[in-house]
Amino acid sequence: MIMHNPPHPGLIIKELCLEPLELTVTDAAKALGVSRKTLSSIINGKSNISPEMAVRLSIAFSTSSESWLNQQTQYDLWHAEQKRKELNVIKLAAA
Amino acid sequence: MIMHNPPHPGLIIKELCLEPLELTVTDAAKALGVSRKTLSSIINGKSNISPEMAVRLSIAFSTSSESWLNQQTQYDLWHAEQKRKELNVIKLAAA
DNA sequence: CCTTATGCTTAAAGCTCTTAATCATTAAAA
DNA sequence: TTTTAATGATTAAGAGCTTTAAGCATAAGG
Repeated sequence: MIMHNPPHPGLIIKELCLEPLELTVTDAAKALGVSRKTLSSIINGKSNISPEMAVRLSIAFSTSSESWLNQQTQYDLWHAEQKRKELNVIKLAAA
Repeated sequence: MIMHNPPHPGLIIKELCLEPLELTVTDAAKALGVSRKTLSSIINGKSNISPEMAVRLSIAFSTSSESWLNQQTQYDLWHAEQKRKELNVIKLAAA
């Protein structure tokens, strides 16, 4: 049951990882081993968290890669669910 | 904690959805509203379950789209974790 | 023999993820 | 005020994924 519009995972990175440590996007990107553009795009909601990026985040911030990718999944799913009624699918099994 | 090699979600579609209903790939693809090739590739582990496909599966088989996409996430993550040590990431926060 | 189902290949379009280089703006420091 | 650092954005590019259509060869069944 997904009812609310989940925030983009990039917002979580900014608020829960960068700001508490007073990290700049530039420095965090260096630590993560990605370009500044890549991290900037994610933080500003323009790109998604890839599986590899989830592992990078888990190393840098001592979290679980699963939590990062699950957040992305919830975000993706919410948007996919918005188009549920537009999909022309025939029900094959009853509820 | 992910320790085992999770099966590709396509295997689950085949074993838990198609076979119990004695559905052919061709017929299931028609019901899902995708090409035969698309479903065949997923079932044979060549393609992944997209968010939209998760919603299609949830409609056709009266399941939750979340469960389908979570299976894909676990699969993706397991493979990304295999390369954890190859990623050049600097730890920024302690465990 | 003919039909059906299947997996595979080719070719193509569209999208995502990533990089490097560049530019304009903002904010802080000297 | 001038200079430097950080940021968000754009452009250009390559690699890969998802999807489609069309076609081919194989296997199974009537």
